[in-house]
Amino acid sequence: MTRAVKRTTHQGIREAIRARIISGEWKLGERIPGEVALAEEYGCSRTTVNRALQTLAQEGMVERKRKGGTRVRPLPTSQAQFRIPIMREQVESRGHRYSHRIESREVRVPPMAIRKQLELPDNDPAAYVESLHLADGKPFAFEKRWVNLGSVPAFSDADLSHESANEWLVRHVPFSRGEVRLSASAANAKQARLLGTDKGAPLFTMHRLTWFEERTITAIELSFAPGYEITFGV
Amino acid sequence: MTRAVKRTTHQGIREAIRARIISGEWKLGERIPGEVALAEEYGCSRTTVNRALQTLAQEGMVERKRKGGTRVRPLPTSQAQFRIPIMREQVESRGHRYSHRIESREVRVPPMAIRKQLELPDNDPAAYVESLHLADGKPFAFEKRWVNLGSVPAFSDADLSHESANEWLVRHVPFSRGEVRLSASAANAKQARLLGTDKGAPLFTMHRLTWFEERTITAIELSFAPGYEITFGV
DNA sequence: GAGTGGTCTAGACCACGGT
DNA sequence: CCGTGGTCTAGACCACTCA
Repeated sequence: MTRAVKRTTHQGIREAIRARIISGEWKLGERIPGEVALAEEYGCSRTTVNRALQTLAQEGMVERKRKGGTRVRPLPTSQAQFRIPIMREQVESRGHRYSHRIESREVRVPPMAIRKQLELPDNDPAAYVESLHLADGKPFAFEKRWVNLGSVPAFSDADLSHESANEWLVRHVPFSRGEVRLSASAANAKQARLLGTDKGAPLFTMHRLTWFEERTITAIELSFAPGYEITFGV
Repeated sequence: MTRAVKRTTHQGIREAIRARIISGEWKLGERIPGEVALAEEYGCSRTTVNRALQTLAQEGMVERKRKGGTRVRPLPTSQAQFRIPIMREQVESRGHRYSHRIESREVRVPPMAIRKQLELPDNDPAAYVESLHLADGKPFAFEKRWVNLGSVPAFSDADLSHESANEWLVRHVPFSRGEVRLSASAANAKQARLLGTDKGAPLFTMHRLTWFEERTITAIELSFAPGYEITFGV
């Protein structure tokens, strides 16, 4: 049984207002009463109403403008929190045993596209790691990773036998920001062999590029074994 | 030039604390000073510090527990706001002209998997629409949609000549929640023909299932033409 | 110019959860 | 138990933006 939320908490008021919007009492694009009016109606302080409305605005249910008041969004925008998948967590949360295996590791000059992404001076080498993420020993995802040694020189000596390249980097460069691209691509020969599928099979693919304070850190391509899905609520 | 944020606003304090975490002053998993201490340090009220920390918690940078205090997240969780793509917006924001075309429309009993998703009583028919989303007249995405007529009977008479099924539904059932799955799949013959690619080509695919107040509304499969990517910052 | 949201404050009480 | 975060309040001033 769900515990009812008190009427005069910011959560209670938020849900009450949400219900009134959903019920159609205030229609799409329509202006709803001001904070002062709502505070009086609900018998609470304006601060509390403000918090409720700010949350609804963040969720995309209403739009707020000074002087313009608060309006129901004309076209509701669905949005969701998307958590970047961490391999180990992902596998273990499904009740499987996680492991990973380095397929190859070297230092060399990356192809043009990667040099550009990593903003590498020409002919500067970078670390390259190919690895396989496994669930209960079965291939789960294939990872190609380039690491900018200009930004993270210590990566050359990283011991990747017990933690993945990602885990090592997270410990050494914890707060990086990044850009993510999701796409579908056809398995090449190597991917097909390592992921146990056929050449040309459709693979869900994620590219990531991360920075720490204006310096590029690493560029990753993750190809997931067939059947992989990302799921989230909206 | 970016306007500096005042030191005693919740934004300013949030960024100050973020900087101290990034700088390594407080390490991963470490407990940071309490709200009262920070309020004193920054010369503001506890309320303001509270708001700054709540925001950082929401972003996933810190974890907060009563009595336990506030800690830097042991493993930083990257997360992003992901906006559900609206076809028209998506196409028009790239400077193309959006159009769409109904390929087929009928009412019939859906296959088992869809009946289950839509929680349809056996043998109840549903509306089925196949349509193509175009950018500058070129195929962009192929949509297969089932609509639960038990929940939205008016859909039978919907005029889809000027708006897409999605746009019609958004106007009539604006505040639905949903579940999204992203995957990669191989183009079948029809998809290949309509999207102008080859059979077996990898297609980025999005499945959506939406509800309004415990009633299922619609189940959608969107297959994007090759080359399509979703991009977002983290 | 004036109305509306954005934010800060100081104080208060509550609820959770480690010790 | 009792320290910490969670929240509410009443009042105040500010900043944007519409008319």
